[in-house]
Amino acid sequence: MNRLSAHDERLPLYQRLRDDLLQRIASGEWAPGAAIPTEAELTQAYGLATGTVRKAIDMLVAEGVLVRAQGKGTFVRRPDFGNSLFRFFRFRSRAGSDVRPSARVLSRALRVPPADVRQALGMGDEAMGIYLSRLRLIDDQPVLAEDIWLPRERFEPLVEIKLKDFPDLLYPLYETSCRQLVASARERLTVESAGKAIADRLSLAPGAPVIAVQRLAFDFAGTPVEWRCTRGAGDGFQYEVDIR
Amino acid sequence: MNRLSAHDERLPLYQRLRDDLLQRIASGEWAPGAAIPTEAELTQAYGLATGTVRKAIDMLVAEGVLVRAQGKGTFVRRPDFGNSLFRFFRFRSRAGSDVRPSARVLSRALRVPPADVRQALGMGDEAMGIYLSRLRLIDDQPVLAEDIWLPRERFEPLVEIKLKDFPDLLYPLYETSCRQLVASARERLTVESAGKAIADRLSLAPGAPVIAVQRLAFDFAGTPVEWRCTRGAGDGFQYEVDIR
DNA sequence: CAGTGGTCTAGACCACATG
DNA sequence: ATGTGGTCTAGACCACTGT
Repeated sequence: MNRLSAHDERLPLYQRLRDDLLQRIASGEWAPGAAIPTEAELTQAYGLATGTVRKAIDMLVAEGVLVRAQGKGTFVRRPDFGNSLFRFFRFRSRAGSDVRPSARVLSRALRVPPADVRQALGMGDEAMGIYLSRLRLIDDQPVLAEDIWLPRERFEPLVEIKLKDFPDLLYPLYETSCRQLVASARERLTVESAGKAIADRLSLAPGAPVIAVQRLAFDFAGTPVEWRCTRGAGDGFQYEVDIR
Repeated sequence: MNRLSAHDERLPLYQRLRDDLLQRIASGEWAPGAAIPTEAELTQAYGLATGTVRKAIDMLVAEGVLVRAQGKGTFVRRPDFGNSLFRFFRFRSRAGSDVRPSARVLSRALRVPPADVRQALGMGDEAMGIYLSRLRLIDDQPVLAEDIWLPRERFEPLVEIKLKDFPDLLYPLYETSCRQLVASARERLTVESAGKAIADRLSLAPGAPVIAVQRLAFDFAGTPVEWRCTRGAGDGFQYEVDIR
């Protein structure tokens, strides 16, 4: 006898357990960084064999939702925004180590987003969005220009924050102020020639190669929560992938 | 009692079995597309439990080395060079479907490769390489320029082939002529402005944005076998990734 | 039908982390 | 010493494929 919701009897038990655990994580029952019940407790609670429970957890580990720690437990993964969601642009200090640029919010607006953004975020035709224009700098030199759209409904608290009080990293702010967790993202990379507006913002020669990274960020449930487009000089840009 | 080579007693059995299977695949005992022994046969031959054998196979499936087919067997994966190793540049015909450009080998040379290529390929300071300069075209318009380096030792048969007889896809040729299998690759992407040489080869304006993809291809054993740099117009270039 | 991989069980024992 | 995840066993039964 098990206690899995019967949302689809045909699915394997480990699959249904995985879905159930993911739903409980998405619902906030276990916060990022917190431990989920032990394998023994889960086998008890759901009335399954250890191998089945392990397989469900294996899947969530492979998906990057959970992390195991031998002898300690299994934990909801806290995405590290320092690197994993910041892959495309890398900057190095003069010393050679990686550097994270600081950020400055230039402006904020409340508007209905353009059609492509509304569609990407699954927003209705008249739903309000929050727009942020941001600059990222190293040693006070602008290196990246960002356009960000958020659905107002989920991010209302951001309307009140003073522009100068926005931190360098937005995702932790989303988490603490709006209880919105970014769990994954999809990025699309293209090359442009700098138009006048971008050339001005990034102190580039007009026509210089520019990399544009368009990112759609999702929560644990797979709902898109943020649309973002980041532009930077193509110069010095580098990206690496492994293919199998 | 099992029959695993004792190359490291401390490793888990499934790990050692995985290594052993991979070694047998790399040695050519089972060609790409061929079936490996059934799970039952492997449990017998190695004297292991089914779960342990399954875990070893699971790993190789996750690594893209094997594919399972329920009711049929488990097979050595034949990489499809049509898409998986050809991710960065996408071209669309006027009709809208994806198009694979044709290829023309412009020149071939036998030389000691530059130091960075030698190092990437793990070649000695005086080891000979085969250099190929290739152009890829759509409707007879050049769209990509490729520089390719191969260790001569492994690819001797290519020295004899007439330039006009090189096929569009090199990896199947490597497999049939030189028995060199490409199993995975690492690509590094950067942006350049077109210099005169590249601008000429690709019919671009000098200074136009160019994407350079530097690829290092590996066989099943993880040995680098090919170094390649592909350049194309930044215009219309697009790349998409999912991040977790 | 026989043979394959896919799912699942009910444990035992080991390695690691912590008090 | 206790509790955690990690490894491994020796099966049973199911679902799919091809004869």
